[in-house]
Amino acid sequence: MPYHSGMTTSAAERDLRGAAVRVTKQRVAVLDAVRRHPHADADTIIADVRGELGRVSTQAVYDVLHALDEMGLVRRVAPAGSPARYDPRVGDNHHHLVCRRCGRMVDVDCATGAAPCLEPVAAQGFSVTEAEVIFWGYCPDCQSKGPAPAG
Amino acid sequence: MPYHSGMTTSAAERDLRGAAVRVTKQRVAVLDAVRRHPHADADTIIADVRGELGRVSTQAVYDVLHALDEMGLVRRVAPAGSPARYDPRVGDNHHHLVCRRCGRMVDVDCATGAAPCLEPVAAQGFSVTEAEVIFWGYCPDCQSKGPAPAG
DNA sequence: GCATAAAATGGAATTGTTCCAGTTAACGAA
DNA sequence: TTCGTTAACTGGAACAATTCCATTTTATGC
Ligand SMILES: [Mn+2]
Ligand SMILES: [Mn+2]
Ligand SMILES: [Zn+2]
Ligand SMILES: [Zn+2]
Repeated sequence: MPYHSGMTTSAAERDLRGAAVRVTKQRVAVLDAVRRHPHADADTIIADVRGELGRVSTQAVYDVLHALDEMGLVRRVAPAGSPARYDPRVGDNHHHLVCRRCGRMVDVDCATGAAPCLEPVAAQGFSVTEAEVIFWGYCPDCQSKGPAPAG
Repeated sequence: MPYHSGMTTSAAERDLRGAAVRVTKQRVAVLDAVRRHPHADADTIIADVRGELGRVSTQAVYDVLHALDEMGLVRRVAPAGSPARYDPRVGDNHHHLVCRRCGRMVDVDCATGAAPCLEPVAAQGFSVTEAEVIFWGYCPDCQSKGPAPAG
């Protein structure tokens, strides 16, 4: 049975068709999950997708996340000390603010807009395509609590 | 036999004593290795230290690297998709240029000097302590070769 | 409806790192 | 200089996140 057997066409599904790739229920569910949980890690996405579809392999979710990243529908962000996060906001070149205590990640707009938004002082012969900026600090909730990592 | 049994006092040893921690041959060797191989990963450091001392446990090297990081004698840098690198250049807040193909990492001076060297456009209540900037691109050697990852 | 290639599955394997319980050794005190 | 304390090291197992692989399923074009 092909995926599209009658139900309404979702935004995720339209975006996948727009990318000219096969539309599977796993892909639709993963893309929806990323959009529902911005900056979530793979475990969160897997749990959400299983809640939606029932049995789905871990590998399928990883494959889909990679595919979506490559087709530009999600953006993989990997802050130090954390599993990769998946960001539904694509097409601009915004940056991130990450809490050292709880790991919360929020968007920070880029002042310049286009990548790379910064020029290295001396590029040493490198051709630079991107400036990845992560601001580290403490989120509002964690400023009151001690600086210990989240349990 | 205590570590310091007659040989000349190295810079690494002096720096460790300055940090008021026990001076062990493993710590001296790891700090020397990081200084000899800037931005090397743990495997490289482990190999170098074993060449220097003979049998040393993997765990000891990881422990030492953490300790050195905490005491501010080395800086741990973790670019996406690569094991952590260890940087002997500390005390300033420089940034890095990383090659997408071969992983080479070189220093980029920070224009402003002090951390955080950038202000997020809107901090959303976060207290920001650091702006980590990684410039991604292709190193001089890799610009000629194809964009495939190093094998 | 059928063929085909792309995608999903299940399970094992890898990588980088950490945990743990027991042993060793650095160093301050005697 | 020896001794006791405790930090540091060892070996080995465990772990988390991710990837590899062979097989099966399924979306899509004809
Ligand atoms: Mn984002
Ligand atoms: Mn550096
Ligand atoms: Zn927080
Ligand atoms: Zn390169």
